[in-house]
Amino acid sequence: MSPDPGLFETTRCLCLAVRRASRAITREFDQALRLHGLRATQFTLLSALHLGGSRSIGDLAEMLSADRTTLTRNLAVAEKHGWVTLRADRNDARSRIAAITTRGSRALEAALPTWRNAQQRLTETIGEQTAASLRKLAGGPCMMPLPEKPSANRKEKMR
Amino acid sequence: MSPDPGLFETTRCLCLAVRRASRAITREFDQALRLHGLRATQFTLLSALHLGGSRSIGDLAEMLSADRTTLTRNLAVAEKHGWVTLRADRNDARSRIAAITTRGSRALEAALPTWRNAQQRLTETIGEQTAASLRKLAGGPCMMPLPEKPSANRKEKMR
DNA sequence: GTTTCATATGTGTATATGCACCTAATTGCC
DNA sequence: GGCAATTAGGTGCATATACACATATGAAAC
Repeated sequence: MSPDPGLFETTRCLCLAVRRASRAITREFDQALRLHGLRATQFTLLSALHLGGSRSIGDLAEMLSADRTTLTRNLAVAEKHGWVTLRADRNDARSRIAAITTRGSRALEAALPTWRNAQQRLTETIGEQTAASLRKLAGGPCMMPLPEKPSANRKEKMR
Repeated sequence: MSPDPGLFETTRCLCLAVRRASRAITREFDQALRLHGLRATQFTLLSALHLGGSRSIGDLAEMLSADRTTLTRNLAVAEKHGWVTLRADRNDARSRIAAITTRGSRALEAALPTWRNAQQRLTETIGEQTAASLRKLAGGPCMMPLPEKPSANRKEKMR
């Protein structure tokens, strides 16, 4: 009648925890950003390109801890909306460089107050402590160029 | 040359943080569970049904903080693999009750050591503190019946 | 009992996510 | 220069996620 005791521990599954939290939080942000035609994923993508400058698909994937092929699809969506452009790297025909457009920057900046609001509300809900843990878990400021892979001042690959 | 200071704050986006963490952790668990033909989502689903007993789609969705329609698709996958069955609620023709099958329980239990391993490794990586924060963020033991919606001892809706 | 409202679910569409496999281009080595 | 190994990316497939809309059923009001 009582559940399998050998499985009770799975109620503490960290994968479940983070996925559950991710779903709930993403819904919140998606809902808020909806008014500006953006979703959390696209907001993040545009923000990364705006702040970090044009980057290759692979660099973006690494920066966001996402699979390279996921970025291919996400960028296709952004391109369809006219938020980014994709062009070949002049120094490496294999590589494609993503760049945010004026339209993309406008959409991003228009959504900024809404984002700030959602961020503020969530921070109050979960508390500064938990927020800090979450950022630490994600590995620090995600969208900033990491020391090992600097590229802030280059638009193209160095030779 | 330097990035827009009005957007720098978005590097602290909690939605990005939780999604980034979710992607990374899910990849870990998916990879590990792959040997047993399960993914994190399906593992969680089966675990919830095994521990909490048969439940309606809506109840499962609420328990996992997922959209109802998401559970419809997830359950369809589980059903296709023969891990769960879906039948009409005897007392409410609108409702469908999901139940784990013997095959589903076997798959779940076979994957348990692998899950335990991944859980252990991740806990060591992120530390007990962060792990606790994450669980708190997700809202406690997710798969246990909540007080407001008890259903541990019923297979069907009470009248 | 009928009308009306609320509830439980299914479907269409769009996006997000990642693995397996493929192609093209670059790099190293000789 | 030429070939092998590496690297960047695309595509097919499966799954995950959720909103808008539609349907069916139960419940409540009268």
